Amino acid sequence: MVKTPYCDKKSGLKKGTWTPEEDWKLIAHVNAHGHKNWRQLPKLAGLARCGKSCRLRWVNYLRPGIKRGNYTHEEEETIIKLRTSLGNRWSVIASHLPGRSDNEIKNHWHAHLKKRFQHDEASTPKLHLSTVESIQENNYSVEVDPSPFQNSSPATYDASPSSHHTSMSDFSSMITEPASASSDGNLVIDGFADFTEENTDPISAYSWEELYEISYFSGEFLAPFVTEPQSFCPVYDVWGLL
DNA sequence: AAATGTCCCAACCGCAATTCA
DNA sequence: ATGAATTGCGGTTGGGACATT
Repeated sequence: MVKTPYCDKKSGLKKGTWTPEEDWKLIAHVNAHGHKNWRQLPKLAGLARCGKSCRLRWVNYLRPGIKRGNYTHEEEETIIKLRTSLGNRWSVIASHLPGRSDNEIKNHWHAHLKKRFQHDEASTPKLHLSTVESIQENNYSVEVDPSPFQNSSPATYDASPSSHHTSMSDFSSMITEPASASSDGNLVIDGFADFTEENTDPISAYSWEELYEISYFSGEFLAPFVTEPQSFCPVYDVWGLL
């Protein structure tokens, strides 16, 4: 069977990091029309991206309720347990961690948890997995039992975010550019024209609450879709905790 | 201060599964 | 029933940020 490529490499579509303008276009379109057809979406939304790229961006970073960084101990233990039980079925694992995407969990596993898991395995000849073993393939309801890992010494559990760019506390310092304070105290971005290749700070660098206050969000651009921040801000709840 | 190495995240790619006509 | 179109998944990689020399 010959398939039409989901992403046509010869079409000259943009690749690489998403700009705030692209994010906003995608959010506005999905909020207004949903995402019934990812293939058609970029065209309808005015994005020079392939549908696959749009879907990935939405699922991993822009959809409502998504959480970023700062994994709790419980979340990490759940990932380790489920991965031991299910293997690299990241989408299934992600389904047990509300707000986490499979991609982010996969990255977190390779960056942090794999080492810790290997260390635990080395220090504990036979991992106690009674809870995990009780998980049935057709019933992913999981009761998280932290007991098998409670013996992990604090020294082996690295709860501190090792990467600055995903640390929530750091985002507040990242909003200084390109946003700036206007005379009335609101954050202002001069215009989409400013979001060039040289100025591609991802939208995740901003607080959604702050973005809502940016003139574009309260103006005509998203006015038809936005009534209050919580109605569409993907990580609003997280930012609200700051 | 500059060069080099390492880490880690965002995004891409290929392919399998599913849906649709 | 068939094949095209679309979606979803997991592996992989490019490149920026940070650490080390």
